[in-house]
Amino acid sequence: MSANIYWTIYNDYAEKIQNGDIPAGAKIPSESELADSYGTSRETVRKALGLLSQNGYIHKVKGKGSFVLDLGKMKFPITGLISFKEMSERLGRKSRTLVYKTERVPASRVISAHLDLNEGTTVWEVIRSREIEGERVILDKDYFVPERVGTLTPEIAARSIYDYLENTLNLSISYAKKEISVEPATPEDRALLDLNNLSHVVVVRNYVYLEDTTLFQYTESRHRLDKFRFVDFARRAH
Amino acid sequence: MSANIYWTIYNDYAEKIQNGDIPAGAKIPSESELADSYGTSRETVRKALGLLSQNGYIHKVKGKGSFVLDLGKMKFPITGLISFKEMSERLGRKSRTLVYKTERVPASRVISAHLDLNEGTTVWEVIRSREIEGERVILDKDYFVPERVGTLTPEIAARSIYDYLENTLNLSISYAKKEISVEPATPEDRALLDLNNLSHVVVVRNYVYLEDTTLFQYTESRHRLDKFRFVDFARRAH
DNA sequence: CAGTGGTCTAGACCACCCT
DNA sequence: GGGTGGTCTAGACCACTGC
Repeated sequence: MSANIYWTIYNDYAEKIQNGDIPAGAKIPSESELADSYGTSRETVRKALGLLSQNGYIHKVKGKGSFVLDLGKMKFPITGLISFKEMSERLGRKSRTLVYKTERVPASRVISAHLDLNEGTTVWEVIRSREIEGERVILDKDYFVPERVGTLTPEIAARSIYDYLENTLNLSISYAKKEISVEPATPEDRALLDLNNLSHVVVVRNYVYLEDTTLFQYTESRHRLDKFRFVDFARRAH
Repeated sequence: MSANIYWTIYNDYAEKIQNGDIPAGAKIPSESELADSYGTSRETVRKALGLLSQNGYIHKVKGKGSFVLDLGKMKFPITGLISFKEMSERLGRKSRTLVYKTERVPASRVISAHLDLNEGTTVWEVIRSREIEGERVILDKDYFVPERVGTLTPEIAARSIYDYLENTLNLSISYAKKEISVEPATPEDRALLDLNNLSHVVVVRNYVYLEDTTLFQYTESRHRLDKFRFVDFARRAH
């Protein structure tokens, strides 16, 4: 996005690796070579390579060089704050969003606790299900602090709320906490999802914070058991 | 671990935050102040603060400063390559490990595929269940490439295999990929876990790589649905 | 305006690897 | 010994927030 040099280098190589232009196991140019070829300093190159390493694109070995990993392919993310729309587009699957509710409602005890508000405070409630290849397999229940989001409409909810928040309202999402657990299906789950008699659902609770560290969204994503998948890449602490 | 300056700063503040010595919302000293007080340069301080930020301890705001987040408490990890033993100790729960099997066996078709070996190659198979507060809720099935691990014994398996690998064999684990899904319980799950009639288990497949990028361990961690929990902290891409 | 974090530079020394 | 990545320095300029 920015005109940062390290960001340019990062994207150049992330793309080359994802496209397979540089095969898994291959060595990328040394830090000094990259510094020369991009006309920058080694520390700046190192910033880019650090990002590539963190995100599972490369692996750096002292004394030898940096090598391409073969994990770049299935970067299947619930990880990393990616939206349903981005995800289904990336996978090229036929998908559809069904909007059940887009309303301002008083927060229930549970919801107000999740959003750290007083019970009864007005919040936006958006309830949608996600249909993939003809089956409703995800139920998304979103709650927003109303001062931040202005007015939501079913049309916005059907497209991408994140698009609207980031590009129209210029809110900048900063970080989020996710909790994954498995819980018994509720009557609502049975009504709005095609559960096929499965007794439980995977629940992903997502707390989204803005740049000023205020919590402004709580989302409960309820997945049919057999359609849930989560991939995580982790480097050893040190 | 190392005598690195940035590592020292990171640990100092990670500890202060975890202990509550610096409360959530408080501002930590500016980068220049930290550089002075640690007798180092600003870039080195920035490296430490970058780590604190990534791990959810602080949040940096341009023009204002760095502020403590309140997520440091329940850093409940399957995230980050932490072992069962470390985890249960951290939580102070009564737990026990039951070792069912510690043997060299020819790899099945499935296992050889996971470890990228030829079918029938000899691998170490370790099967253990984890009992927490009297119930067996996790079934761990580990497979190791034998050239790397030498000899495993039930005694080692009962303590911590990672301890043995890292401190005795001096293998250095580098990175890992995890996949989480939910699958029907197998007869083995029913035999070795206290499933309470639950029909499915959460399966965490873990692929562990060494510094030289070779895959050397595949682990299948099978959790009872109601005892599974996963927490993830993520910063927005940019 | 002074103070903050974000980016970048042009060096330096070290530890490690390979030949 | 020459090449590599890991750490660190002492500056610089910018963009942003606050007063």
